[in-house]
Amino acid sequence: MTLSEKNFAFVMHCGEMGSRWGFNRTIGQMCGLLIITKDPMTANQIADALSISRGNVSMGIKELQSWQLIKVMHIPGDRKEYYAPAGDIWDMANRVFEERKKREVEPTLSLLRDNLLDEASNDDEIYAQKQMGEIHNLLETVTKWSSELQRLTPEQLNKLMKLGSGIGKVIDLKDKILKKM
Amino acid sequence: MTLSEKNFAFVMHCGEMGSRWGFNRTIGQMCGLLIITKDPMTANQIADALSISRGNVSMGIKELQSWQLIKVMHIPGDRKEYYAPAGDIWDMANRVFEERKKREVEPTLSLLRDNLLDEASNDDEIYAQKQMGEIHNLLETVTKWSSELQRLTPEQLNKLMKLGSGIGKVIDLKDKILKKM
DNA sequence: TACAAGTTTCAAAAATAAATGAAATCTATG
DNA sequence: CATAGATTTCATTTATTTTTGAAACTTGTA
Repeated sequence: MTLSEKNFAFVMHCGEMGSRWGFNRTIGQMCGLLIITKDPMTANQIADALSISRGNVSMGIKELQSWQLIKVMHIPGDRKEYYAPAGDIWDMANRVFEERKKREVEPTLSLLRDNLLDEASNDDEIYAQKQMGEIHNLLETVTKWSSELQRLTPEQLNKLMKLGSGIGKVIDLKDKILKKM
Repeated sequence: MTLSEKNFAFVMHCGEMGSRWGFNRTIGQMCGLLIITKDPMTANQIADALSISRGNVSMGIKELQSWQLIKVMHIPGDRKEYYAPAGDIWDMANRVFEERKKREVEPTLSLLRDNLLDEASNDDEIYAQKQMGEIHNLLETVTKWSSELQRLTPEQLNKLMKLGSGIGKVIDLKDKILKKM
């Protein structure tokens, strides 16, 4: 079972992008491969398709499971484990988003909070705290908004988009309405 | 000029997070250091503060400039170059966001577009194209929304947030209004 | 234009991350 | 409960990324 040229190109691209999205090349490839492959695949099929070792696939699977991006499936009478994406593209994107927030925003927020609780003891610390406060605000804002957006379905988002109206306009509209109340 | 313990911890943390944000440890540290330091710094001051080589600083500066995150300043009668953040926290975050979009979303979109233009030549390709189409839609949606959000000032965002209203509510509101029109 | 202060470059070294594959472990079934 | 098929682990190897530092380069000044 060999990948077509186009499909192979896509899988390799997922590899390149993999590290950007928080995992390594191989894991990116595995993820891409499972997404474009209709039927669930065994670990050996994955290893063959990507020309990587069986052990590497095993580690990749563990990692993808920790991101909740893939699920295990079984075929009656077959002892092998089959893997498939856990949900549709939208679900997967949400998981990646959520997980990254947990890994890269939350630790920073907690460090900043700690830092901001302490009394600054000199000019350098006063300035630094001011800046850290700004970062803290930014991250809180981004976090809150992203969870609001994640709550919406792709349909809701697309619907809005197709109305040809930017969020800026929506907000203006809301402002006007609130003033009237 | 030594960093206080708190400030040092922050700078090191920026290093850890650096790679997540698209650059390496040292560059993350440099960025953090310049952000919490009131006065512009010379390359040598940066090298000393972080205990890294002068050459490394030079490369880091180049990279941070390519992200438009720092600017060069001069002090009359002093031949050295001084570096400072190019803008406030919000500006910098926007730049990073923008740059990452360029580096990690746009190449993918263009690959997907190419792939989707071709006629699928068998079942595997048909399914793969369906999935790629989904990813394409998702990325387009995310891209559009993020540029809408970036257009807003932090004040606008905060104001809205403080009204205690989620974007979901805003959208509902908009829907109702549109129906009346 | 020669010099010195400052900056950049880049080949080589060091550090880090990822992949391999053989051995250990797990597990369904006769 | 022994075994064969399957999966996981992890020490070692391999590949990649980052850092160093000496040499080359740039530039303002005497």
